[in-house]
Amino acid sequence: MVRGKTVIEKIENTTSRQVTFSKRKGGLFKKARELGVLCDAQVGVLLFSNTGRLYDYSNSNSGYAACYLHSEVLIR
Amino acid sequence: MVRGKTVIEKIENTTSRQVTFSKRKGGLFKKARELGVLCDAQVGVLLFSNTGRLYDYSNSNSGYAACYLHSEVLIR
DNA sequence: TTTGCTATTTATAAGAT
DNA sequence: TATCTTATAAATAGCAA
Repeated sequence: MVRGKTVIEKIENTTSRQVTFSKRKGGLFKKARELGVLCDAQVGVLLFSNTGRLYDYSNSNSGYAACYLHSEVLIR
Repeated sequence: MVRGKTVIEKIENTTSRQVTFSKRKGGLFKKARELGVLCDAQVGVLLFSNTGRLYDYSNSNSGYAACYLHSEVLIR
């Protein structure tokens, strides 16, 4: 497992790309949550997958509305 | 360095909290960038520090506008 | 506020299920 | 597709500047 340094470039294999997306999405949201708690900060993260699906994380009270607005702009 | 497991709770010491914010902000943005490239996804991250400063990362063409809108909602 | 150092903790790629 | 495992790459806490 983990044979060498991961090169940061688009993963061409569809299955591998989706698995990596799922795993790293979890990692990114976890890091976001930790930063919010440790440093008492407001955090918002939005992700649009290759397949057009939206995922978000926010520790803000108005997180949902914020992410909704954010997404409206991004998908234009 | 790194004496034990990091407990995820607010860092009370102001200096330590700010140093950790700066470091983890860099880590979070790096992870966001990597996810965007590896998985061909659109990513947007917003951070409001304890001191009221805004930081953002986005690989979207409309990232700036998106983050601006996002911030308008968050700070209400 | 950010960065270099570096011992440790974490994240995660690949495989298998 | 979403886990579980586990060897290895990567992030980072505490100091110092």
